[in-house]
Amino acid sequence: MAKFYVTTPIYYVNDVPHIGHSYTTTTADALARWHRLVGDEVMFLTGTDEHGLKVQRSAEENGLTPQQQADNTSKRFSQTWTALSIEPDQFIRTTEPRHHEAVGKLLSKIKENGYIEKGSYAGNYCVGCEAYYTDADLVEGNCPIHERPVEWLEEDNYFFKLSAFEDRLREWINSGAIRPAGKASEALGIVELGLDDVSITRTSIDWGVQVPWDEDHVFYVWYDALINYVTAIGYGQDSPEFADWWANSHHLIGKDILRFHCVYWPAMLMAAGLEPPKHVDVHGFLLLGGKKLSKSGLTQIHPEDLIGEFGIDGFRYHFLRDVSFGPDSDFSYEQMVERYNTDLANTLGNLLSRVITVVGKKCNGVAPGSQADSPLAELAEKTVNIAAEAWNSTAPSVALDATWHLIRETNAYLGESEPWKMEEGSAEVSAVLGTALEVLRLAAILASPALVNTAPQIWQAIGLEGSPTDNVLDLDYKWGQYQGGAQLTAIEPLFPRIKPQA
RNA sequence: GGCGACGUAGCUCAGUUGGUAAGAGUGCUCGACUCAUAAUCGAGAGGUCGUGGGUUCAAGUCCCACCGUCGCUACCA
Repeated sequence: MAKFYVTTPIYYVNDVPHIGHSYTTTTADALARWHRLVGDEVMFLTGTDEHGLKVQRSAEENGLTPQQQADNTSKRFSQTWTALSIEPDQFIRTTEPRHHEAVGKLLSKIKENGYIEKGSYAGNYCVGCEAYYTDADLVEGNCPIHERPVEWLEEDNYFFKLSAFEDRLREWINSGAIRPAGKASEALGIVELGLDDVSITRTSIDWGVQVPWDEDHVFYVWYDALINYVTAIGYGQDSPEFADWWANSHHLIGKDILRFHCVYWPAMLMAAGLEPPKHVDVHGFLLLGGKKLSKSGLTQIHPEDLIGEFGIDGFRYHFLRDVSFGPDSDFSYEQMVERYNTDLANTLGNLLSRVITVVGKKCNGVAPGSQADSPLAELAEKTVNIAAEAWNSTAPSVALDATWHLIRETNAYLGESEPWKMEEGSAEVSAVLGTALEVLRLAAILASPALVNTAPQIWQAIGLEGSPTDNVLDLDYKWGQYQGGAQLTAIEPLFPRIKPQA
């Protein structure tokens, strides 16, 4: 049994969940479900990033402690994931004691290995960004992001010797760990420009993980946050499973944090004597009318607003099917409606309805089993192969597209065969309907990572026990496993068509 | 300025290492059907593959230039 460890970024608790977070997390959840479906042992991790000056300050503004501030927002994330049927195996919080312990151990290890040294840093500091800026970065003396004045800060810092890892990073990047390839070349570009050592601690704040060898310092929030990925699987706890999970690690990230995940993080791991991640899968931004959805932007769309209209599965299906993993993608309400009506209502939902009705009229309601020979057998077997390959390369849209191609072909097959015109109880009518039912059975399985709630409903509507995920999917799928014999009864439309709001 | 990405039917996008007469879905037009969620099926219209050069027997697919959009440019979640 193979292991599969998939992570999302941990989300900063100053930000409430929006569809950008949901996209990444839904994709990770679907990947986790696919791997479970094919029999892998899966660990799916998400969580929240809770340290840093911004949390400290907004807590003060709200009259809360930083921990209370973090608790409140962290809860909103976990509630949102529950609302979307996202089921992580772990929800990690960087304020957990086990994380502080892991951070201390990993960075101490790096220090022992000679890659952390003391230095000092002074510069223009923007509180909003929690970052230093050079004079050239400033716009009229203000932070270029927040357009507010910066503060001059000078502090003793510990520095990570990032510069020592240029060659090894180049080698790792060239090994194909970063996908898609275009993002790997972006990471390579960063390395090729030359890497300076980076400051990884702060003395100016105390809301963070304390540096074990110098209690005046806390780690800069990024260097604490990244370590969550190894905390969760037992780094520093002598966990016998740590090495196995880590050897199969897959980070899903947005392109905005590529530098940290594709350069700094692997270098930190190397410095600590660990392997870099097996894969980093980088996706683009969701755009709204061609503009970037940013947390400081006004265009915040919350998942809760959409699931009321599209349902959990409608929401998940849209993001998994319509967004090609990698490039930027335009989000629009109209497209979401169109996708829902076309694929879910017209193609899949309607196929289920018409098949059940014809079984009722021509087979006395008793479902015929699928037969060995069917014009759709070859396509169905090919579809499983395409889907498997697509999920393996983190391309949910390709997997679902292939699955829906099969469903569309089944609608066309019914149109040609016209079973409703055939003689009741005849061999022909059984053959045609048996084919359609086998496709529905298979489609329920293949769509289950996206349609987590409706796939089991399809399964039961065609008279099967349990749910499509009860058994491991054999990737060497052979046509003709639908048994038949069940009494089918009409159901309410699975995906009622949506009339777009004006 | 430097580096990089992208620009394929109205829309959203596929197009492996260059090679059968450019694809899919959707939308549109026409027709069919009426088992079905005003659904379904068929046919059709629709593209100088950003522009201009070049390499090649052959380029959407490689090279150069240009135009347009966007990202990164050293600690920007």
